[in-house]
Amino acid sequence: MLSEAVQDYLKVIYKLSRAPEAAAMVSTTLIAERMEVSAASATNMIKKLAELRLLEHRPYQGVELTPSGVKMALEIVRHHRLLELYLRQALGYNWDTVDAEAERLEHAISEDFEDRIDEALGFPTVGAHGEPIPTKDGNIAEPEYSRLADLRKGQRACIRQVSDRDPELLRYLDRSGLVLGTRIRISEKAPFRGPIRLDVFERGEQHIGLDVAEAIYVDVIE
Amino acid sequence: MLSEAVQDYLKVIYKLSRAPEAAAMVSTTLIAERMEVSAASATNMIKKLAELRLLEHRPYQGVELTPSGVKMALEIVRHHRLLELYLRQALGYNWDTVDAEAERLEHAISEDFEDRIDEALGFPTVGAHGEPIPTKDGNIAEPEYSRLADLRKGQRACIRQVSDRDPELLRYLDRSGLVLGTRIRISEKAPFRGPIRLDVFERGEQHIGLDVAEAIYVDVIE
DNA sequence: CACTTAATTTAGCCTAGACTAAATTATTCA
DNA sequence: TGAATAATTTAGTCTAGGCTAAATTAAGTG
Repeated sequence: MLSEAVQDYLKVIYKLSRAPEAAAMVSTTLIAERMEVSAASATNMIKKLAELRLLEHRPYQGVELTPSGVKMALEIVRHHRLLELYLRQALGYNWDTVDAEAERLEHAISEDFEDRIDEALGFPTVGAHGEPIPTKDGNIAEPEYSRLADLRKGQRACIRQVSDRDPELLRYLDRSGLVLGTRIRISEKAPFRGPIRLDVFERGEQHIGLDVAEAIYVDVIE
Repeated sequence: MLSEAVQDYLKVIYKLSRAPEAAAMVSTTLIAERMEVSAASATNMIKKLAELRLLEHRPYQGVELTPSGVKMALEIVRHHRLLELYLRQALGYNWDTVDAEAERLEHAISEDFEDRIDEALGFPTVGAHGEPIPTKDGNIAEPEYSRLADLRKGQRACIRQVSDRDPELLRYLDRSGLVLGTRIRISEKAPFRGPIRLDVFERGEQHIGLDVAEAIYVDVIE
């Protein structure tokens, strides 16, 4: 059984390697930042993970998960996303609070527990923020959403996923009606990274900043 | 926040001090046994807990929780018992498996989580094996049940609590219909710690050994 | 190309909580 | 009372995973 620390590093490295703007290898500094530890501590753990053949370490260059590292990471991500969704659906959590709670629970649950909440949720394929949930055998869908920020004036779209990085942002989206499944239309887009005006289906008009729009992923409606 | 290890020790010490045959002080060896660590490790932790004023340590004599130690222990016990019940009621666990799962989860849940499952369960007062659940402010009912083993021939009783120490025993009780709320009558009691014959309400007759009868607590029906 | 700076690694240290072996204390029994 | 035994504590190690300070490497600039 992998330690909690090892699991946390794997998850963080996996997410960093899959981020939209990610480079080929993930840097020590990035990992250290996300884990909120010193760079030296990150280096130590990287060496350990390399020993365990969970990643390849090119010194001074960065790190890349091996297939078995990816598999482990996906198991952890699966736990996390199922938990988040369960907290939301079964216990009434809001989507800005599920991450922190799932973060701690994910290390404590058994396979049996995972199976039971999976079933209780009806074998869901996406999580509380629209992220795909890896399957038990280590597959994960790679949806091709557009960033709301990249749409042009007049385009219509349906919100499919939001970044879960900032709980404050999630609360803001919730208040603004920008939740999963919401239909919107770009009614105005200011130049120079200016704000975007949206028609929110059945809710009227919203002005959002580009940072917000970059955290929202949508399906464009033709 | 107390570490997991500290929490586990507190819980074990609390339970040992409340056990039916418990002495005034709890011995190092007993603690070490229950924690499945060496006696030396237990001594170390005892010194730490004494530093923290969670217990009094009389060297070579034993250990007794202070009021604040008891309070902490009760919080942990509350978490544990609410979790066990939730696993049973909401996720369909059997009573022989809830302990192990709750054991790991109890360190991971927040106060918020506790409140939510408490509410989802309808603010229960007894756990999955009939144990009283401590209240949030640190009170615990001390029910006065009789041991089934102590009843005399002809007495009727209702099963109120069972020992959760041995999952195997719990499975046996389940198969035998000896669950919480079951009505029974002692139809025969063999001498010299011999077996007991029971009329189990709506289930016919059972013969159980005295060890089993000692793990079952009942309300006598006049 | 040499120099500066930023990123990374190394070296050495710390803490929690385990362990074993040895020393100490308590208890029991002749 | 004294010896044997059982329980407990002390002393000294170990491991995981943090940390800081110092050394090294890579990258960019005049």
